[in-house]
Amino acid sequence: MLQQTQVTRVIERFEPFMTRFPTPAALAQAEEETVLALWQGLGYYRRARMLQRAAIDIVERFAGEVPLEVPSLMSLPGVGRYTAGSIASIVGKARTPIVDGNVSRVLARLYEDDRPPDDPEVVSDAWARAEQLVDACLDPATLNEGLMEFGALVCTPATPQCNICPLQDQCAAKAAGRQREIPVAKRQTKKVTMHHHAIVIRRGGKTLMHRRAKGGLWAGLWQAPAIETGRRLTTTSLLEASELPLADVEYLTSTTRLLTHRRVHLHVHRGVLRPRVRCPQGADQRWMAALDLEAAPLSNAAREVLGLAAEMK
DNA sequence: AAGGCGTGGGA
DNA sequence: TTCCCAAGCCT
Repeated sequence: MLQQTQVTRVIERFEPFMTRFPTPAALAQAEEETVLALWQGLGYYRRARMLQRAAIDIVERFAGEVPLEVPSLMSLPGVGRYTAGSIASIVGKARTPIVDGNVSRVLARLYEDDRPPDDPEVVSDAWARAEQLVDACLDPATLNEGLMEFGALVCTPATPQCNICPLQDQCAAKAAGRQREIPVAKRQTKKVTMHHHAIVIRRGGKTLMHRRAKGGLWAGLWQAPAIETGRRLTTTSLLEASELPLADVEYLTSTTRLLTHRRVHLHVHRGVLRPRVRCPQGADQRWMAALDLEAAPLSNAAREVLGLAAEMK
């Protein structure tokens, strides 16, 4: 959960998830939809699927016990060098380094490393420096947690608290007065603009919902049926493009979501089915009552769309 | 190896 | 408003 996600955001999700899935075996046996439901709103939903696959692996290959060695951990889906190092050092007490976003920043400043932090050679150097520290330290678990916490609370990205920093006399960036400009900003991926034309259809207190494809954005999550294009559609062309048996669509409102790599304009419509037609239900299309919607895995974007449609009623 | 993959808080 | 960035990983 903590991969690319702030601690404060994870805290509220951790207990419910662990209560529902207290062991790898419990997670391994669950329906994917149940796992996604407890993950909804957290983002990066692939993590949830990979975590469940890791649980299955742990049951099958490690007798249900989470391995505590870096190579075994890294053989699990979704577990990279950082996650493996964290578990091995903090849980397994192994003398192994970790480099996350925080540690990377702390080290860059400490050594006045002004190279682009995502460059493979710079990453490799950061791991080597972290390894030096963990080899020299008293307690690897405390060092690793401490480095991350230090980065999150003191050696922060925009305005580091150098005045209270215990390393201010040893920091090369501070000595050069460059702590604000190191590390250099990562190159941002350009946001591609997308238009999602959502059609909210209600009948008898239920809402027609559609499950997104297994790959790509919001994979496997539910949403109001939508047409996704690079350019905005008129209601007329939307009506033509939709495969639903619609009598009419009415435009309600729009909103925008900014993702890491995408700017998604969500255009909310109300759809009216042709009278007396049946909407085919299947694995990927269902009528959902309010209670179903609560329990189903929806992205926050999909929930916003439903909320906006309800407001405009 | 560069880009896909969410969401929200803070500057 | 807009941009940056989070306890990264996979392809």
